[in-house]
Amino acid sequence: MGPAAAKRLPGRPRSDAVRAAVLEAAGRLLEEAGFARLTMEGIAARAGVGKATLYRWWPSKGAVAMEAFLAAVSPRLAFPRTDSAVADITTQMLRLAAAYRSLPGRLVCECIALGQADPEVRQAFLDGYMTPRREAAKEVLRRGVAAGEIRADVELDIMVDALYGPLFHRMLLGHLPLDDTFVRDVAGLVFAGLAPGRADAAERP
Amino acid sequence: MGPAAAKRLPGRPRSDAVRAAVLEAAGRLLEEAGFARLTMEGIAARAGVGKATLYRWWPSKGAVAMEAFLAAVSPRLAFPRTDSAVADITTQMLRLAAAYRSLPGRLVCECIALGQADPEVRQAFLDGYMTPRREAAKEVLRRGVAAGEIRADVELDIMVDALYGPLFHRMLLGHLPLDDTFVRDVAGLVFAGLAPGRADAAERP
Amino acid sequence: MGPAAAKRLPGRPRSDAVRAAVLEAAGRLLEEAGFARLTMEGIAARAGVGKATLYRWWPSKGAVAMEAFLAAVSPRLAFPRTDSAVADITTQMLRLAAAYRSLPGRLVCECIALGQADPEVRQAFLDGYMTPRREAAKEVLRRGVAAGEIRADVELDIMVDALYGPLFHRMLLGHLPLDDTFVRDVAGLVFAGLAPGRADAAERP
Amino acid sequence: MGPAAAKRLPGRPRSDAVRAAVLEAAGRLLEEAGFARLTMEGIAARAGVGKATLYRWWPSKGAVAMEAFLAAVSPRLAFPRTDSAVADITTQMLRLAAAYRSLPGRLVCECIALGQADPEVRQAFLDGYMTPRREAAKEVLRRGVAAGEIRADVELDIMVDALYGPLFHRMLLGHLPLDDTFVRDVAGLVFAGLAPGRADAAERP
DNA sequence: GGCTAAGCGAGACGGTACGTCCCGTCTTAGG
DNA sequence: CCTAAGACGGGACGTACCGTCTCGCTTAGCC
Repeated sequence: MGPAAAKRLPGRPRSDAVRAAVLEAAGRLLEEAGFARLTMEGIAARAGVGKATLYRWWPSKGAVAMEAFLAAVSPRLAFPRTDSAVADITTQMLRLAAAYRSLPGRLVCECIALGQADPEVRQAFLDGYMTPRREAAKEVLRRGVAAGEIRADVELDIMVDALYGPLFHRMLLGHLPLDDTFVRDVAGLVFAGLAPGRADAAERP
Repeated sequence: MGPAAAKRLPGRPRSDAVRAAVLEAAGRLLEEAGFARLTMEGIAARAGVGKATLYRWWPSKGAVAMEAFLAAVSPRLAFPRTDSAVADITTQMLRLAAAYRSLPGRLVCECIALGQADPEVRQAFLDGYMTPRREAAKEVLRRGVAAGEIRADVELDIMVDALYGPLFHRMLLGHLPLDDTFVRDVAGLVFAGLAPGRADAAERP
Repeated sequence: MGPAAAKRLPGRPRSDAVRAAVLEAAGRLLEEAGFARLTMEGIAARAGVGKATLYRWWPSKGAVAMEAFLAAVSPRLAFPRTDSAVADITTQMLRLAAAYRSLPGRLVCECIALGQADPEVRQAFLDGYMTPRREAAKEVLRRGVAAGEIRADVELDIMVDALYGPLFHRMLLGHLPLDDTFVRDVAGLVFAGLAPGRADAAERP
Repeated sequence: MGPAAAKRLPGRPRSDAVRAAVLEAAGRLLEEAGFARLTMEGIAARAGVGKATLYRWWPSKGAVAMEAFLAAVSPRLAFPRTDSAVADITTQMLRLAAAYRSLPGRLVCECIALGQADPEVRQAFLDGYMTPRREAAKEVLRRGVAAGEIRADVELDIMVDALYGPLFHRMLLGHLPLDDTFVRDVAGLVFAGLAPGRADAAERP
């Protein structure tokens, strides 16, 4: 069997138009009312689709919402690229904070909230949203390490969490504003800790 | 007005037994099934209380859940106190991570998730849980600043977010384990950045 | 304790207005569209009632329909009363046939059809509709027996089935019209068989 | 045009195996669960047939059920034949009652119930089941009339309804048992009314 | 001690959304 | 053109909770 084995199942094939209509409808409703007011019936009605069709392809409204979210946001992944990885990350963090200050931030927050109750939704969010963005950031950081801007003895995942964790924290808790000063201070602080020649202080405080 | 102003309303006074029974019931149900499966009817039934009584004193199930959560966790606020503020914070972060690895962590996550949909719940969580803990941490950090362990030119709130944000991030996303190594590395990294004499590098990377 | 013991159950008492509204709505819908197009949702909507309330008090739409039918038709039970029981029964059979030629007949047919699938509905129809009418007919027949018009050696229930069975048969099957000639012929035939002094011929033909 | 005109339509011819499988499946399901739980999807699945095929050849599930019923019961039409038409009819009524006391009776009842909501089903039942059996009974009664056993001035259809109507009545209503005593009493009663020389009493009671 | 007023349990009520089942139609590929 | 498979829009099902509303009964302070 070649690469096209098991090509055709019997019966009418799944309609892509339906998939698109559902994600489109769910996306709009999510923007309009948030996840709490999202209903499977509402999605079905807006998409002009039977409820059974919804449940045929998505196990829960969380799954629809997550897929709609991912379909809406996936293409954007731009990092700037200058000589300084530190500057590139900082710039991107500022852009991210700017974006998260309005609707996309609310959606990301709701996705994370959603994942607390449903492990599959959480995984889908990680795979479809967080992981690619983390990988992109790690790539930049790797450049910084190679260029000697950043210490080589800290795991990249820890750098990413240290840099971005505080942003998500403020966004999710809302205890203090997610403004540029905050972003710059966090970046400054962490990159100071990541500067080469500080390993002694860093490892055993 | 004296201290006893508006003291006695006519009619039967509110029963504290009811309040206690409700919070107890809600707490247990929260532990057993999580917020998603918590219902007002379930709380009422478990507490042996009329639904109307619930709605008389709490506006929503989020409010009951938050109050039950706060009643269950509030008393614990211990920080160690040694000569080193850096060590004290690090030790407390390790304890926190240990606690958050099981049920309390799940509850905190659900509270944060809950707050995404309901500003009042978010505020109650901040006031009743996060703010006191942040203040305690800031007090320790202030000691460190006074002792010259920690730079004086970074806002305490930013330190707190930089230290604890990554922990919450891992807990909420679950992309990587919240283990002691991670906690130590984050603390080391941030405290390295907070070490005095690095202001130049930190502020403008 | 007197006969009114266990008088008050706790909780809000059942609303009779609801019961009345439901039966009224079900009755109208039954007239308009027949049982096949009757739906619980339709009844609830028309009655301005929640579906849960419907299911709280009636186990199925058959039960609602039957109760609505009985509420609508129950009060009518008139038999004429002359010197001749045979004439009285015949007159009543003619009236019944006349009534059954239009809507009430269709409703009775649907009730009987309904009972084929649901024993409780069948029993409710028997108790609420058929049995009282059969008893009334048997009372008249008893008068006829006492007056010597009718043989005493045949069970009253058999007389009733012999007289009315053919009417229901034509109504349910619709193979031939339920007209006055038919009714008169059946009555004539059966009452001829019921005339005293024919016991020999009747019992062993 | 010869006898083979319009013989071959283009395309694949209708499969008789499909028809048989459908009626077989519908018959079994009808026996197992009754008409109320019969579904087109169930028939299709059990018969290994596409739903579209079902709808191509039968307009409704009532139609399938009726055809399945007729296919299952049609061949039996035996009346005994002795010198006495009255005895023959009575014997056959006893056999019929015996048969109707179990599954065939339930099926006939469901067919009649089914016909209340669907005129085409009713007509199919009359044409395929009732009318042939009535004609057979009328033939026997005609013999009785010719032999002088039975009055000649009563329509045969009325005799049939008077004899069989009460049986169906008891079967459909279930108010009293359909036992041999009942059958014999009804037959005796009606045949007494049908005995020659009683025209006076019968026609004007 | 009786009165007034609220708290309280119970649970009925009008609703909304759930997730399932089946309807009758359609779109595939294959015979 | 028939067929099996099965996706599709639609609609009703029966259930679970929502938040509100009556009930009868406490449980208090005040006259």
